[in-house]
Amino acid sequence: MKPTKLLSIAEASARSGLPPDTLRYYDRLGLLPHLRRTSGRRRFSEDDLAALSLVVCLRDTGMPLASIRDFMRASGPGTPDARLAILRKHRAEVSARLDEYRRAERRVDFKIWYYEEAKRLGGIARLPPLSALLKQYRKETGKSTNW
Amino acid sequence: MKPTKLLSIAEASARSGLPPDTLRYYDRLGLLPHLRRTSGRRRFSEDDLAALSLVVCLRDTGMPLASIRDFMRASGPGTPDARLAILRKHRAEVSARLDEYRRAERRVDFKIWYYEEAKRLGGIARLPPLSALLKQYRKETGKSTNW
DNA sequence: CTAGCACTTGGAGCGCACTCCAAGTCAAGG
DNA sequence: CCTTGACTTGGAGTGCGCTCCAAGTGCTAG
Repeated sequence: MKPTKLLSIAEASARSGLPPDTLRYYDRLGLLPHLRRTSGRRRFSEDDLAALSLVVCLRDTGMPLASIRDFMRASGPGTPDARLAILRKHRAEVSARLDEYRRAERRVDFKIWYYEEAKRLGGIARLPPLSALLKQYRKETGKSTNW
Repeated sequence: MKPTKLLSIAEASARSGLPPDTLRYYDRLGLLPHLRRTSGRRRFSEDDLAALSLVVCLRDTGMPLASIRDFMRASGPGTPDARLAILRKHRAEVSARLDEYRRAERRVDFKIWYYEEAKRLGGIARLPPLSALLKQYRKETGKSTNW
């Protein structure tokens, strides 16, 4: 098998887009349990970069670093049950947040339309009451909103 | 016109689900510019509760409190341009985050399937190489992933 | 061998969004 | 009038995720 080139922290930083300090921080927290060292220096393998990319994916979808640590540590040749449990829970949370975001998106869309309508009429004061606006919005745009 | 009942901070907390300290904090930051007081005590109108609900909507979709403050302050009978600009920018950010979340959802779905497959085969070590797994995943589930 | 540079560590500091506290004020019930 | 309790303020403290720093170590080119 290929000896798999190992990268310095600066190279890993360039490849991952994360600052070196953040990589060190993640290592300290235990987010990269398989990271190697040669005479004290961290050496990143391709597997480490793949793990890092998963860390970023979980982080950017709102998983706390402590939970990511638990997930990354629950590896090895043992049963994948621990990882499955964490992932299923996270999946549910991501779905919930997606729903919330979609609702917010609709609300923001209505608000934008609301202020555009105010501009057309020459001032917020000239807008009809909210109930009429909601009706008009639904009719004009075909969209619903949850005001 | 109706005198519109005004609520104490405890009542506003119950109605909004936000702790009183958070309401005071938001008021300090200027997120509720129209909030009244009688002899020092905050009095929340229905309009204030509606404003609060918008604050929560923006907050929960990732807008910093300082930007929410700018938005809530840019009110009055003047032009709605400032509010429109902030909303359009926020809308774009929410859309971007939605896309990112959807991608993460797909990736997590694949990871879940991956560990389920590992369980079926009796260990991660027995899994075929990633390229074969991706093919099989697409075939079995009809889903794509961005691994 | 030496200079320079990338790297190491432990720990301090920061920005955000709360969260809690002590000391004081006000209004309503008895 | 007095007590009780909900409210006020300014300020300190917390948790998270970085971000920066000083002091020290070790590869590498000259």
